[in-house]
Amino acid sequence: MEHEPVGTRLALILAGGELFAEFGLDGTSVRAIAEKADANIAAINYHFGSKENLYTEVLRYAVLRGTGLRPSVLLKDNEERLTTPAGIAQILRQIVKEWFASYFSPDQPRWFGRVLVRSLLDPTPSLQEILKEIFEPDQQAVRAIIRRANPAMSEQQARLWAYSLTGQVAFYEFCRVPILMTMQKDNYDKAFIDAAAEHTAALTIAGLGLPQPGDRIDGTTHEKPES
Amino acid sequence: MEHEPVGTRLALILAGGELFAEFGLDGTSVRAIAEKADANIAAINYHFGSKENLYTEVLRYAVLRGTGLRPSVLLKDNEERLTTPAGIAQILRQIVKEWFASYFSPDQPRWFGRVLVRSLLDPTPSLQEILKEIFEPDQQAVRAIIRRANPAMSEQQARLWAYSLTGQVAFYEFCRVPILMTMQKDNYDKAFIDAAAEHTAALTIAGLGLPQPGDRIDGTTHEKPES
DNA sequence: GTCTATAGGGTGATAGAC
DNA sequence: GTCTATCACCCTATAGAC
Repeated sequence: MEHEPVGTRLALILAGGELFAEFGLDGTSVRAIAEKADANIAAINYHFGSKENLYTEVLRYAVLRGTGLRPSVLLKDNEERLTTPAGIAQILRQIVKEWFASYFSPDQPRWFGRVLVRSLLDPTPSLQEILKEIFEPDQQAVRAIIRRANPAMSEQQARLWAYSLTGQVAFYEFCRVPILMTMQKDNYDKAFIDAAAEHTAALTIAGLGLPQPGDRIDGTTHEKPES
Repeated sequence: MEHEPVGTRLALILAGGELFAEFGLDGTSVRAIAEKADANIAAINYHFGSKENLYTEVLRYAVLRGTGLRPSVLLKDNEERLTTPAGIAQILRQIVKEWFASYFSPDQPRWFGRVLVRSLLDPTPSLQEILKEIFEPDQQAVRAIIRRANPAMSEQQARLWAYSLTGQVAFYEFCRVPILMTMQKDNYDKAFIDAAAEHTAALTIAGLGLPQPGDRIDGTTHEKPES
């Protein structure tokens, strides 16, 4: 992020992040990482002890830097706004916008989300930590917010709502290649991500019976509402 | 293909499928595949020429066996039902149910969906084939069906609707580990998958303004509608 | 902290006997 | 078609000089 003379340790994390994201843990060699980081092969073992440990550090870095305002934070900081349907809708919209912005903005490193998605598929020991640190807290927060909109909803139903929301967002990460291929681009542009975020937010808000800030979600028009 | 005493070739595909699904292409050795298939190491090269070729065959097998009634088929076979809102809703619900049933039913091999999801992340040459053979045709069919519900909708908007739908379904595959971990189970049970399918279908159908067959999608009740 | 050299092992592929 | 033996390569990790 900064423009200092990036120490070897950080350079290894950044290089490892990009390579792990693209080729996975097994598909990336320590030689490739060292070369990309302009470091010596032995540096990985010196700084991290092993390739696996570097991988864990990469995941931790992606978690800490990759997300903006997380649902769990938004829940805690907006207790008062969550008392009205309009307020709940606002927070939900903000959650979705933050997710899309932090993982898909052209100015964000592309590997944050990808390496996290990959970690969900490979049951490495680091996965447990990721799940505890971000997945479960954020899911719980989303469920809590959704249940403010409908207190009679069961926890099980709220879980399905949270999965629906998360799934729509995550889809743009793990289907990045197919989506970009059909669009014949090599990266998401801002307009597309904004449209996807707006659509996702609007669908969830409408489904929950909450008030939309702008026009209805029927696909015929598309206005950017204030949030 | 038939139910012979499973030839070596098929045994290798099945063993490779399970291992590729769990550990990925790079994380699986030909020795492990041969051992699991009770075959000789050289058999892989004899039957497929290379590990990569076996991987391609595994993907092809998963594509052909893994999905039930695909959207592209449902679109072609139900032109007349797609003329009414209720008919469109029926078809959409059936698409979702088929997706969930073919990938998450306890009686279906677990590796079909997983190996396909993995292939979306690893840009192997086989990916192009998968995208052309299933991803794009099915996405196009879903878009076409959605636009029957709202002919004024732009192709771009229909794309977002299709992504929302697909993302919700796919989430249960690539987040299988986290989801099962929070549920403290080691496989999806039928009731959960049915509930997830119903929720996903109902949300999309409600969002499109189509008639629900049963009660409203507000999470307070949950009835299984006829479809 | 950085480097070279190398150990020790796993990898995919194949030659050639049966 | 199946098997054994083996090749040539790449891997991670580390010892030891600087």
